[in-house]
Amino acid sequence: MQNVRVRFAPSPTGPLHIGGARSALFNFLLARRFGGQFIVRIEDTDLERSSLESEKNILDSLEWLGITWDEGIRVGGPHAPYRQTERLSIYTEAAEKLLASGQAYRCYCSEEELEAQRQAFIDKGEMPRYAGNCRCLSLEDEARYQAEGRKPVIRFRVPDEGAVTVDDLVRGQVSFDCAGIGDFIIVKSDGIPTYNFAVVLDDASMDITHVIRGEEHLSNTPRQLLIYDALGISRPKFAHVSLILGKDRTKMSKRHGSTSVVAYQSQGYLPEALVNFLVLLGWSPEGEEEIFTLDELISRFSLDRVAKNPAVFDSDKLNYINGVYIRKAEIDRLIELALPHLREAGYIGEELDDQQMQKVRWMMQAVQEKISSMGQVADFAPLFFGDEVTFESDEAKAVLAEEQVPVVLNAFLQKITDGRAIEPDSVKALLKEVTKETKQGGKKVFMPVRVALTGQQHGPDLNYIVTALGQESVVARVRHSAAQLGLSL
RNA sequence: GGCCCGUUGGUCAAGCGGUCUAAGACACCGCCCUUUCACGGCGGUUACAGGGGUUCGAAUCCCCUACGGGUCACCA
Repeated sequence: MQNVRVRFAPSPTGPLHIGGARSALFNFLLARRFGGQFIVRIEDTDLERSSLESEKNILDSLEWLGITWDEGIRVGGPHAPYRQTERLSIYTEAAEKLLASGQAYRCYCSEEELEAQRQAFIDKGEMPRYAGNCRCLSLEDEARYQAEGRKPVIRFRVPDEGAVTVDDLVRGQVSFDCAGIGDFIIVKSDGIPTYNFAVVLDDASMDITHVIRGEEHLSNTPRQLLIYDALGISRPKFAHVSLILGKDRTKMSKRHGSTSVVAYQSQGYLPEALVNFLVLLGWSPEGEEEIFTLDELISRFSLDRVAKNPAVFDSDKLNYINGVYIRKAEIDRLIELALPHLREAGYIGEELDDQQMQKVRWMMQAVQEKISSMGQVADFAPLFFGDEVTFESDEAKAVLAEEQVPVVLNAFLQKITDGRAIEPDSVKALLKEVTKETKQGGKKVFMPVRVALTGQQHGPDLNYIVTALGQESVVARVRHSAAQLGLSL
């Protein structure tokens, strides 16, 4: 493949959306795969809604995901500036060119007039579109309007006949009839270009070779193509990726749960897991393996394995993939990620002493293989913090009513307080001694101890629970359980 | 509503006219492993939207219908 230059060009009107993240990812992967450049540019021509705060959020999220760029905002590059509002002269110049050649014209219609026209079309049962009032204004007309103080917009003159064909890398050839495209605005009355105009100029001036973006842009593409042709600029290649849908098969929105990358970040998803999950939405690898690091994805990614049909966001699978990465993760990293969740749930404070830190470490080792997102650590926390036990069911209580229980628990209590070091291995040995001395089968020992300690019949490895709890809490918990059930030890 | 895109199991998806009595993954169910659960291993249930063509042969090509989505802004 020739040199590849791709870009991600978000508008900073909100946090980075899951769909945007996938578009960025696809662009990034293609660039890396073919040794090209990935550019990040900011499309902030919507003055009302754009904010620096959103811009920062988007950029931070990209970095968090591990998606890095070669040129653009924050890093600079040969085509700076990378914020559209800082590139206004480029658009003005091109608009003048189009005006001069008659391929664009000034339109003085007010928003109210436009709205009235729209309504008129609707009333007549016709499709609303621009009526073309200002298509052939005389110099006198223009002068008169200007005298009235009207601020014109600039519209692109769309040919009355003919068709525009988009040659799409994922969809093939898609044709649009010019008749269905009204003369659209390329420069707003405040002199700011519209999206359809600015993208073209920026993609052209930044030598973008492939435009990979969401399918919602497909029907905009003919307009952009018209501009490329009018300006005599060569077209890049296009690839429109289908949308990500919510569970009910409509466009993913708030009501389907979290849609922003930061939301997943704060819920305790790992960036590599989110990347892995996202890439599988719309792209499929060649073999049967589905778990890939970014580097592995780079060596495998290709546009011809991108699917045409929309994909439903399946959080079950995200959780599964996140679980895979959690199990692979270093324990220290997991601890760092768990801390905020434990703080938020009130189990720990801002500062941790060594003992608390060690406790969290044991706890994380115990739950690492049981959780699929860091948010779940808080669910397990009651097993590790505090000296009280709540029974999950009558069935659990019944376990402690068995006849061997007093003997078992006494033996356990006696050994745990005999001064030995408490760590997973020694606890394991200790429990074994208890089974031996009380001549009980394993289950008769492990179950009561587990229930007395946690109130539950299932849970993380007992050796780690005992270690994390420490001698004092272990004793306190066993006594608390016994007291609740009237057991005398 | 016009235009555009799409439709393989509950979900993601492979499949590019014969090797499809249709791969793999998630979820679900069962068994094994484990003196719990989870992890892991093994096995199982479940799909070519419907109807017409084209062809010796169609999940794969064409048309229609249905359904879903996108887009028709001085938003991107």
